[in-house]
Amino acid sequence: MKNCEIITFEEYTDIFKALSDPTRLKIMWLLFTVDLKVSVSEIKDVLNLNQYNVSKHLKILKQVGLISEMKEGRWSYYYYLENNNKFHNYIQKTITQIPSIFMEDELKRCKKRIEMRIDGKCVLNANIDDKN
Amino acid sequence: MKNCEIITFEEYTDIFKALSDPTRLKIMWLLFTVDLKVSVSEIKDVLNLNQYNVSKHLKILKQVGLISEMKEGRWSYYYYLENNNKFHNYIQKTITQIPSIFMEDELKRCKKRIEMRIDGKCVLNANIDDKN
DNA sequence: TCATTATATGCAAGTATACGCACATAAAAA
DNA sequence: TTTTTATGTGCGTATACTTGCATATAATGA
Repeated sequence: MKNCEIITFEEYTDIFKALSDPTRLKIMWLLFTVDLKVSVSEIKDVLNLNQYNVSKHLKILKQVGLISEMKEGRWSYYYYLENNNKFHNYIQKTITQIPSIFMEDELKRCKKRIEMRIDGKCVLNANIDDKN
Repeated sequence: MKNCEIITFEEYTDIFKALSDPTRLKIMWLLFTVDLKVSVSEIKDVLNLNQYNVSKHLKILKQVGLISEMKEGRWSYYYYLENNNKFHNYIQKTITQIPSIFMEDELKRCKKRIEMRIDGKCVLNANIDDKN
């Protein structure tokens, strides 16, 4: 079980600040919902963003302790790790209250992108929008 | 029961943004904890802030639907109203996870200031720091 | 080795936010 | 009516944030 101790009041506001950006809130919602390790490229494709912005947003989420990172070859997988911090626990419960109707499109694309994986691993240059 | 329907995704990020400022998060924590209608002056005294900044912060919290206002004579009382919005419910649970040790001083001052009320109403020019 | 792919980051520009100040409004008191 | 008190708000400034661009790093493959 991951240990996420918070020792200053500002760490709480930093968590809320991290969630105050639509892109980052969408990322967190998706991570909670699909409950998988997801790569930068996958998030980039799902949300139709630039690679560098996805990297930056993930860095912010990681800095406040909301997500963890696992490197595997060229890929960096980001994920939410269940932990013993009650504040984090309730943040998760709060975000999962956001109805899926607001994320319908993104969730569909995310599932489609993850189905493209081979042996559970991210594939390169996969195009969600290919018609087949 | 107050009805707080959220109809766009940005309203969720706006709520997190409202909570990403230390002053506003402290105000919310105090409102949840003392569970009373509190006036602008009282918050100003408790947190040692300027009146105009307290007004501005309260306006932001009200705009995103986290607090309500009740005018009574010269005074404006702000408070959290239990409502039927699950997201709001979990926001409350999340904020009350912040340990009181981070708010010890503020809570003490808040209780002291509220005890100065006469007939449950805010009194003018009360000084929490008076030594008596 | 050299090219390609996945990810990270420094910098500059535009935008947003918080604060202090001045002032407006409005209720109560003198 | 005039003054005092409580609160709200517009404006300018300093600071922080987001984005795009260029580039760096690092792993894989030819």
